[in-house]
Amino acid sequence: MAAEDMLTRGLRVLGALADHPDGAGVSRVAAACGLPVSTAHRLLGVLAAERFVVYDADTRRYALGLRALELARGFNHSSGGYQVAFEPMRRIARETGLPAIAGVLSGTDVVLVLAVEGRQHLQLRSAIGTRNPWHATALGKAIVAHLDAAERDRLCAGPLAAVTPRTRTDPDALRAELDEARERGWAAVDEENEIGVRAVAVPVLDPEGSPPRLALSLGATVSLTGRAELYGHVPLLREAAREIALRMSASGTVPA
Amino acid sequence: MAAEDMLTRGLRVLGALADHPDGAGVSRVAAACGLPVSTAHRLLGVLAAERFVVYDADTRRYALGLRALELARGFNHSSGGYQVAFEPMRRIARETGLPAIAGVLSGTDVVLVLAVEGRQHLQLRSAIGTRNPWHATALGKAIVAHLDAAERDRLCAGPLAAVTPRTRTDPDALRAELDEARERGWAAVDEENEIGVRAVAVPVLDPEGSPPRLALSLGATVSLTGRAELYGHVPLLREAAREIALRMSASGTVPA
DNA sequence: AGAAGTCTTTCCGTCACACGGAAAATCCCG
DNA sequence: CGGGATTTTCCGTGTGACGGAAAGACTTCT
Repeated sequence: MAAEDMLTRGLRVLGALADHPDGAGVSRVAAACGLPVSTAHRLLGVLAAERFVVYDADTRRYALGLRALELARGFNHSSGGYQVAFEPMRRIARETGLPAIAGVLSGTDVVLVLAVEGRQHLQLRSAIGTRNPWHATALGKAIVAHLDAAERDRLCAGPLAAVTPRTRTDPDALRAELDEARERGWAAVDEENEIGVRAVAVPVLDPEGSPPRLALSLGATVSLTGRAELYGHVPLLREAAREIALRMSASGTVPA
Repeated sequence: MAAEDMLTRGLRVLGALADHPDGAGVSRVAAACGLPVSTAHRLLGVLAAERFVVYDADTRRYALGLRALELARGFNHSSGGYQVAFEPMRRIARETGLPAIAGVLSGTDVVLVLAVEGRQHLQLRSAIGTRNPWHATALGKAIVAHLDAAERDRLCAGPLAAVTPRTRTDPDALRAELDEARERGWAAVDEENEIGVRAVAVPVLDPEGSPPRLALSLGATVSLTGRAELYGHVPLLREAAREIALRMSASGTVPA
């Protein structure tokens, strides 16, 4: 039970603040991280000195600071940041008029690494860095469908929370859906992550056949875009995915 | 000379990695941070365990990981993240067809906190989180022009590096330009940060008259957009700035 | 107003843990 | 295969992190 080191705890504090977008006081942070308040206080002090968090003396609350943003810049510029995916994604967003997003699997969640808006007034709710359970997203299904069987089973077995009433929570049904997705090369969701929104996604598979990390997705409101129309864009997504895979393997991408 | 604590150093390592987008080995990181290699190695190990950095076993290099991105999400959702600025900025980008960016002053640099693309094929080179010297950007000048005299003088006196041949590096000339900018309420740059690019910017001034933190800017290529045309968009920027100021003071923004 | 409760901040004695030099292991060239 | 650079492991030392407790600040209730 010997507590973790200072750095680990400090990072955990940053994570906690990321989940409290409007800031939090010392005790809330301490509670969220399972730390004694005095320790949390000291850690926050250090983080503030480094400008990773800002301290509002009036409300006595802490929030993420600018340096946190600067890290994102570094990530986006890296090859691991999938900046190479930007151009192809922008192209499909332009051609379809729909918002396009790219995400990677991290644990049991999908993390958004890139997003470009469509022409329609459908606003992207989810911003870069957002996490969503893999089984509620097209991106997640597209990636998991192409993992090896062991990994896939582990993820299907794991707890599957219902994000909306339409989220698939039955392991067997999910497994069947993944098999189908792998077969045809794309996955979809229908209001399983957010009511009123459907999406398709294709994995970015590198030539060597290693498991996919990244997937691309197009989203649409159910009222404006029918299933058939949306699924009709799959060839475009596929082409973009192939192009991205090519560019990535060309520049020795660092895995996430 | 008593070294800083573990957390401070770990954060510094993250910062160093942000500057090495394609990853770096232990010794490079150590050099960049002025740390013994063994220490850097240990810190990187901890950061990797927390997934703030990823380790590529093949190349033996470290790069920023997904958790770094998640911090950015937290920042963007926060009121300090200036998410309230998003809508008005998108509107002006649509109306003018030009890319719009928002930035804050951090030390002597301007950090980009928000960017929305224009219609033209002028691509935004600079991504969220990027730093630029204040005196080479319209955003920086717009903010600094409205700081109190002491602060302003301090910044004008400080070292003023030439980013391009056209960057103003003379304190007196700069001071004069700032006075003019404050007078008319907007600032501009002409290829002072990047050859071929000009921009205008207005500060976001809150009603209580406290110094501005945020500014909005429109950018354009010199070949496609003349000075007069660009400056003609100032009223739009002003209106957006007023709207943002209103929304911010309404929701008790945490200062950066 | 006063008192009770909650939250933040400071203090300090103890001891676990970070430190970093140096050695060992590994990689990378020619 | 050998020499140089880089990564990784090891370990004895001592420093600075730890967290309980008390003091201080702010809010709330009657």
